[in-house]
Amino acid sequence: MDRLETRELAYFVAVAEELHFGKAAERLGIAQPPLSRAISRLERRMGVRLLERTSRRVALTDAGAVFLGESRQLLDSLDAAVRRAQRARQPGRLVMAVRPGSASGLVADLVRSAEVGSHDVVFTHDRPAALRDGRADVALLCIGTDDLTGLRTAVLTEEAPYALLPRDHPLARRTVVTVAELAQDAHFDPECPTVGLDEIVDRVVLGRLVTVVGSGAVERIPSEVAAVPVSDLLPTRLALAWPEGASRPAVTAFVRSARAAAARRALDAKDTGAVAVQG
Amino acid sequence: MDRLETRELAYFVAVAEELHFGKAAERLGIAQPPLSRAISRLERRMGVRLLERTSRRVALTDAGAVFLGESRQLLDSLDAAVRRAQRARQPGRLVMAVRPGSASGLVADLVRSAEVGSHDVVFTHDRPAALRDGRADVALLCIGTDDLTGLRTAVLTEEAPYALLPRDHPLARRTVVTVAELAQDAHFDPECPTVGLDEIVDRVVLGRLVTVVGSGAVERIPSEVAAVPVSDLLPTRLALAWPEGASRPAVTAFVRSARAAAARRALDAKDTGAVAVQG
DNA sequence: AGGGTCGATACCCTGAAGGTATGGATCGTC
DNA sequence: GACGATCCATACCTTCAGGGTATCGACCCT
Repeated sequence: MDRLETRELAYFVAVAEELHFGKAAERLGIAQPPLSRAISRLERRMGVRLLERTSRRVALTDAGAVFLGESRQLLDSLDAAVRRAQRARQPGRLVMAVRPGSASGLVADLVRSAEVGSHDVVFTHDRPAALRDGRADVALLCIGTDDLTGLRTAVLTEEAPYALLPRDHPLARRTVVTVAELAQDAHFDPECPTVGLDEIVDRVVLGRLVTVVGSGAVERIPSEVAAVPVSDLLPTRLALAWPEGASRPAVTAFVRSARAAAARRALDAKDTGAVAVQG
Repeated sequence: MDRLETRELAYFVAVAEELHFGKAAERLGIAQPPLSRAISRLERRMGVRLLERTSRRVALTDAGAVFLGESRQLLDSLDAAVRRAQRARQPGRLVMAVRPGSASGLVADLVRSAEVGSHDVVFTHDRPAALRDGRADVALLCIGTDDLTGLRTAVLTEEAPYALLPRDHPLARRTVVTVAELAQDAHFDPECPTVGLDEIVDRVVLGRLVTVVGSGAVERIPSEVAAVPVSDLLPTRLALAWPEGASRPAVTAFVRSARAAAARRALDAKDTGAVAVQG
């Protein structure tokens, strides 16, 4: 059995998603008969029935469901591979993905301290995806909220959790709150939201949201929003992440220097007390 | 830019490994000119120079080195995807990879307790690879010694470390030893070896090896070999592992029942004291 | 029964992939 | 420094896999 071609994977994904040969063919920009043949040949070569089809119904078999997931992942990985190779043209240049609004002093420190060539920082909400699709080489993300599958991480720092509340909220003048107290509010959403900080702030100001952010974000909120330490939440662990099997020396060099920079920052913070948990 | 085909990846890998178009073409079973053209077209479509070539020398560019790693991984993943789909034909049937000689009561318990359909157990030394290439659905491996990249794990049990020594070894009659004491022996090899237990035993009997194994293996060694608890090593953590993104319900069901079985085992052991660390 | 829908089959055709011959650059050697 | 050897690139030809059109056959719904 010779090797499957990516075209065949793309064809199968289209049919598996549409569950309709005609629609899938249209989506692929080809006619229906060649698509039928391609799928048949694919099944024959794999030795597995992927789709159960009558003239009225197309359905995935168990094997087909598995292969659909695998195929999607493979096609994504292929695109990622190309992007990574394209960006590796400048071997020293790294791209770091950061959530908009989270570019605190930490990010500046990382960029400043890196010994490797030049850097770019892309701001995007879906940082794990940016790593997986090859748009970025490293990313700053939260352990526990972000999806870490396929990524390696190095914890850089911990951020104390702060509740964001409207100025006139009953809990706004407290020195410390608990999750249970916050949960009283109908607008409480404990998930580290995937939207930008600016949008979070807007929604809090309007009384539409009560949520928790890391201490790094506190210095960036306007006076209309109160930030109150949360006593019974574990600190958010901020980590530098990069794809497994990253073969670029610049990545490992950057990780090393980032660890050192984070350690220095932690020392400074202890000395001055500026970023202490108690605020 | 339309999508790269796996054939192009395979061609590139061949050239990148041989660093010689003629040799690579021979390996691929095609003539040299089509290979040259395929690589050129690949580079043109990607917009990146992958190989630096003169009539005397072929070398990888930085981008090429990155793309080589990515391509290898993609081709492996493709083969794995096909195998996984093929085996998913029997959705209930699971294949578990176990190291030869480590099929202690734990494995039997796992297989017995599983609620899902039928199971197979394959015995192989390279269990992580068996998971990655799709030969197995789950595997039993050691955290700390096996490579866990791309795998999810659930720790099932901890095994106390025992030193294996020839019967007539100076330390053989001790009730407990330390790593420092073992290290005196020129044949001491602390790495959890990747060979089978039978080979380990053979080498220990011949006085060619002193090593450490988990308590599960102790009941399987002959009387010519002494097993002495090691006091200053952390217990080996045995974990069930499976590939990230496994989309088969049978896998998650098996993991759940395995966790339960391991918990029951731990309780039994505590009651009877049979597998206690003190032996 | 008849029309509509949809996947499979039959048959044809185009173009991409592969083969052969050869060019052109570079290195080693006498 | 001319010559041969080596090796990648180019030119040109050939083949067949992949795609198109027409149509069949199965199935559902009035």
